[in-house]
Amino acid sequence: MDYQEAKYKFISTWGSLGTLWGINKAMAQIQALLFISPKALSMEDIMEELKISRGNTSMNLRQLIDWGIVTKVLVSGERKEYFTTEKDVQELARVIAKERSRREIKPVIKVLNEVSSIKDDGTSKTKELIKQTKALHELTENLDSLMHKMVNQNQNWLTKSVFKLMK
Amino acid sequence: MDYQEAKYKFISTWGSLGTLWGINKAMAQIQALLFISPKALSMEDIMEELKISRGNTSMNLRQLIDWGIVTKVLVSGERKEYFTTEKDVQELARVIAKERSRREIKPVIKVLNEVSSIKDDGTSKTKELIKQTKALHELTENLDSLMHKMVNQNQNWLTKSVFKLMK
DNA sequence: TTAAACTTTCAATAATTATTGAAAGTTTAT
DNA sequence: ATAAACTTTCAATAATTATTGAAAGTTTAA
Repeated sequence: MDYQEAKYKFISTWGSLGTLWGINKAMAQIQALLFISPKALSMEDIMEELKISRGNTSMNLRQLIDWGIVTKVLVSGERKEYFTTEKDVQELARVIAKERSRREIKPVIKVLNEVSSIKDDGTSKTKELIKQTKALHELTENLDSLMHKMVNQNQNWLTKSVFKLMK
Repeated sequence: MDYQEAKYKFISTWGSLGTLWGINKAMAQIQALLFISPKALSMEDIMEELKISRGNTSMNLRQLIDWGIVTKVLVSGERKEYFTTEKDVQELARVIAKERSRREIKPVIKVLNEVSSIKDDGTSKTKELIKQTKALHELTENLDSLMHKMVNQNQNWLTKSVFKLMK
């Protein structure tokens, strides 16, 4: 496998994995491209590499910036904007975890809490609803806090987490 | 909030969260409905409650069965099939984690391994590709194994994991 | 100022994904 | 064997989501 093939394979695989962390294909592919690029890229560069339109590139870059994963860099003497992504995988994971929690998990926890707090009218269906959503609420909150704990430990959270859990 | 409203809210919230664990809306909603139902439901029941077609119900039920989350139950004296879902949230989380790992994470790990193993031709772009995909490979493998460790400990994996990580 | 160089916006369109419903298939009771 | 009761399949269609591209907007240099 040569460089071009490897690059293509990585970008498309990472792109389709986008769903796993809740972003769309183009967004994931732009991030992937920046991630393996030794230097910052311009919008032109990205459009060309990924064969996507200017509009698409612009919109998805903005989203990546909103996520805090991509930053603009100013190249002196150049008018156009250049972009880089966070290069440290652990920091990347940390940012993604934080954002997903904020955007998706936290709102769900809120709903589960509301739903599981309805008045028990004594019927079996109400009892079941309360019981099950309570359990789900607890689980979701625990997983969310576990994730935060792992990720906020320090630079070596993963190694430490693996180690602790093996004991 | 009364029972009906709570039920509706739970089903639609859980349904839209489907993306988070990689399944579609109808599938997640069927699972949600079964999850809060005190007794097994027939296809008819599900169609009616969720206002979806017979075909859709059938297909998504099958997928849920494939995932190992839903099972057919035979009600004696009844001809039609009834369905229930796994009611224990921790077991549910365990099944989902295992399936997502198998279906999505493992294949990605494989690709990352291949891509990061290309021959270093000395150019900076090849070096960067190798370095970054290697880091990602390591991270992904670690997260995957961490997840398995947590989930395979025992019934109380979550509590234990939270506890261990607090130390 | 002005105009060139660049970026953003957004309505139109394309691509993808989910859903329907009716025909075909299966099972069970008689 | 037959037919009623039920489930599955899948081509057609609908709904959703992503993408384009050109016009509008912005910034900078002279």
